[in-house]
Amino acid sequence: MQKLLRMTHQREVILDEIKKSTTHPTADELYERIKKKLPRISLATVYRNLEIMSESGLINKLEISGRQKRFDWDLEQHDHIYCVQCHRVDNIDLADKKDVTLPPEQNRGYMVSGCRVEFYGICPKCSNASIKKKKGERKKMACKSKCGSKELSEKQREVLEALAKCKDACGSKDIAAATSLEPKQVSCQITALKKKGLVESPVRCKYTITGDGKNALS
Amino acid sequence: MQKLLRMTHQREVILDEIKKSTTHPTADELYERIKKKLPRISLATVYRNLEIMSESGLINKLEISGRQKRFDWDLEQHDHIYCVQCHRVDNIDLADKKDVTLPPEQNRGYMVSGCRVEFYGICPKCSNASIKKKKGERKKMACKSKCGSKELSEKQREVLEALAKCKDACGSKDIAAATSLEPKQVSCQITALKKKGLVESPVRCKYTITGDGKNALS
DNA sequence: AAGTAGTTGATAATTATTACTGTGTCAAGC
DNA sequence: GCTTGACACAGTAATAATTATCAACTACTT
Ligand SMILES: [Mn+2]
Ligand SMILES: [Mn+2]
Ligand SMILES: [Zn+2]
Ligand SMILES: [Zn+2]
Repeated sequence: MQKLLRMTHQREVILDEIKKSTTHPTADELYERIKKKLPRISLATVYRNLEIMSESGLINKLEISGRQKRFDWDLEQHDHIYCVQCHRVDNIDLADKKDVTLPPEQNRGYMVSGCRVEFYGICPKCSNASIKKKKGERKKMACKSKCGSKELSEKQREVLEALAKCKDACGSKDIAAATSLEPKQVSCQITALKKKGLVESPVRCKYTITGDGKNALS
Repeated sequence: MQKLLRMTHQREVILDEIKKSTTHPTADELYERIKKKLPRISLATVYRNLEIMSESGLINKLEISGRQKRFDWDLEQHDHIYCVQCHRVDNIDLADKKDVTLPPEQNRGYMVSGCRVEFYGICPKCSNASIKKKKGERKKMACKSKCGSKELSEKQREVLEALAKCKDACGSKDIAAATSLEPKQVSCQITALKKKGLVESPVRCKYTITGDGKNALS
């Protein structure tokens, strides 16, 4: 009744791609890279195998801040630092990690099985970027105004222009990267543009500009 | 143009409920408790205000393992331990926390703004429970077999019986707690039961047994 | 060769959270 | 007292990441 794993070609490629990476990739980052080698692979296969491989100890699934799980080929005990802005994750080596132990009177009756240390801050790339981005001193309330009006808001135009430059459908993350907007704002703008018929969504979470959209820009 | 916060009744009740709690509740745990005082409050209001209040420093939003965000009224710097089985979170006090500093040559160019220490393990409640639960030594692969067949699988019967005992609609978490099954498996069983017409879902994510369901049990 | 258990791609479903919409409340300013 | 405008609300739709289901396929074991 023992469940034995087969090393399928898909699994091999996935494992290979993780081992090659230095960035603690997410499932969909891996999917994007793997698609180039196996164009017919399904995102579900990537998720499925990441789960299976981390359960059987071939790779490590990280518990880390942020919504998405990240994966690590390095099975040695080590800790991480992550960027609160772009969610990038890097390795760190804590010399005095063994000092971080829980005094027994503090353990609340838990059977302690481990400890994670996570530093956070702004990565070099983001701290450079933020210097030229600080114009405007944006109020936090994102995307309330103009969402319903007929004409394009500044942000909507920005998103639409970025979309016009893409050859194929792209996700809100790609657009966020191409503009100075945050993903949250981007998807909100896209919704508004979709309603106006200026963009459309060929598949879930991917968007393209429509003919009307191109006209609206000119 | 300064955004000023109003202390509405809803906000007061939410804040009150957090301050009363010792368990680092999630948004929907709070919602469930608050509904008893304000039956007409919307889940969106709870989320909105938790976000607003944590942004303005009235409460703390925790970055912690697990899918759901948790909230803490305690604004003092402290760390947490969490149960990998039931996701309970408790406070801990680390005597030598200040020793955990990142050597400057290790910071990878980050502007470090903080550090989180998180212990994990099995909480007392779960380690007691697991003693009597170990019969069967369950293989992990959850819910492959029997999902489509006409008769009830052992797990389906278990879930259905738990549902029969509930007066009102309840979520998969409640059922997981009442049975020896994991939430993942529960929701899978429920889907199968729904397909057979033995349970129904009056609202999203809440389930009740149907007449047919009761008959199937006897 | 046949049977069986593992695997895949496609797609639907789930979960936690956030956005939108129309309506409501309230404190100035007239 | 009436208007205005910002903040809030309930209800609901939409989003994003992940997980489940299913029919077809593939590799092993006998
Ligand atoms: Mn690492
Ligand atoms: Mn705490
Ligand atoms: Zn960064
Ligand atoms: Zn527990």
